[in-house]
Amino acid sequence: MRVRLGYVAIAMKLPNVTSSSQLTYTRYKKMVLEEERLNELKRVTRSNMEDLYKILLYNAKNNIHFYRITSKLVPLATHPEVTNWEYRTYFKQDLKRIGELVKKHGMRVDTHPDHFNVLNSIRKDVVEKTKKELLLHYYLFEDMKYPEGKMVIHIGSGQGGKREAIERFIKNFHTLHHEISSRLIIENDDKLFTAKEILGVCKEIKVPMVLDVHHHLCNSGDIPIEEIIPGFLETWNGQYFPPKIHISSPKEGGKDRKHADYIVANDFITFLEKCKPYGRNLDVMIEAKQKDLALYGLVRDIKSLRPNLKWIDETTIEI
DNA sequence: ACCTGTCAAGTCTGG
DNA sequence: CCAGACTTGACAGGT
Repeated sequence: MRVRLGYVAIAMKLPNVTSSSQLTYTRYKKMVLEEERLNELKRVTRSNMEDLYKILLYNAKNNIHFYRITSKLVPLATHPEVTNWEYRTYFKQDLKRIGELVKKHGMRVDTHPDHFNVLNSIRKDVVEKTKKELLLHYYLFEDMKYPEGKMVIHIGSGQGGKREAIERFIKNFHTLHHEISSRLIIENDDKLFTAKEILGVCKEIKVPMVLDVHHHLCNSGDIPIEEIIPGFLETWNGQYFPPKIHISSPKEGGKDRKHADYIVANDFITFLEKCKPYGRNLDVMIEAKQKDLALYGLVRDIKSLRPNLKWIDETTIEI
């Protein structure tokens, strides 16, 4: 069983490099000239594209094979009042180059549309906005020429009770174009929808599940994780990439939903031992405040706790 | 150089 | 029914 480690969006080791630079609508509105607005949009986006490339190069150099691209790559891309922002026409080449780098190094990259994307909202305008945002993520992968790209979402709202909320989710899921729905993967959350509930939905609509171990700790519905693991793994049958896990450690211990700076290695090893009998490869996304530094810290701590474990490279465990 | 407030979004809770 | 909490990194403005 091969386990690859990844991290989210920011490379702490690269100072002054960020692919999430912003142009807020407030600042955009303050600019009077149309030309000035467009120039600023292009300047910020270009900077994000260049820095994303730097981050991916850095990942390749450090044998990091798994990475989440920021959802803030293109500022105001789906803003309802910014209708003439044809970002795709300006940045096709940049994204193609990014995609080529990803493929050259056999990396896996994902996205995670922000939490205000609620596919099952009771508000029609929210559902429409969400669809627009999912379309943006689909375009990113398209322009990268990266058909394997997936985007992680949650079920979303619990309005009307969980059953109704799940029904709304499934109904709206089926209104999506196949190009988009086939790229979605669904994650259990830390307050509302448990891993077992997500597994039920994923089985029903035949979508891979993302198992967030920390969320399960906070919101397990009294189901032991051992009962989730086999079903979760099965949702990835026939997929190009291995099953995907999210890990983080509670900041103040216990069931604290806040993410700590680093990962408690022992808890992670315990989890891996539970997966081991199934012999499936795994890709593990580290969601810690210290990002790539937390990844290096986890590698160091695993090596110290389990000195006999085999490593395929700096970030890939053979267990 | 550092600290604080603002921005942006949708949901949910408390009053 | 409405205000505030929640979340998160970037950025602006003040000291």
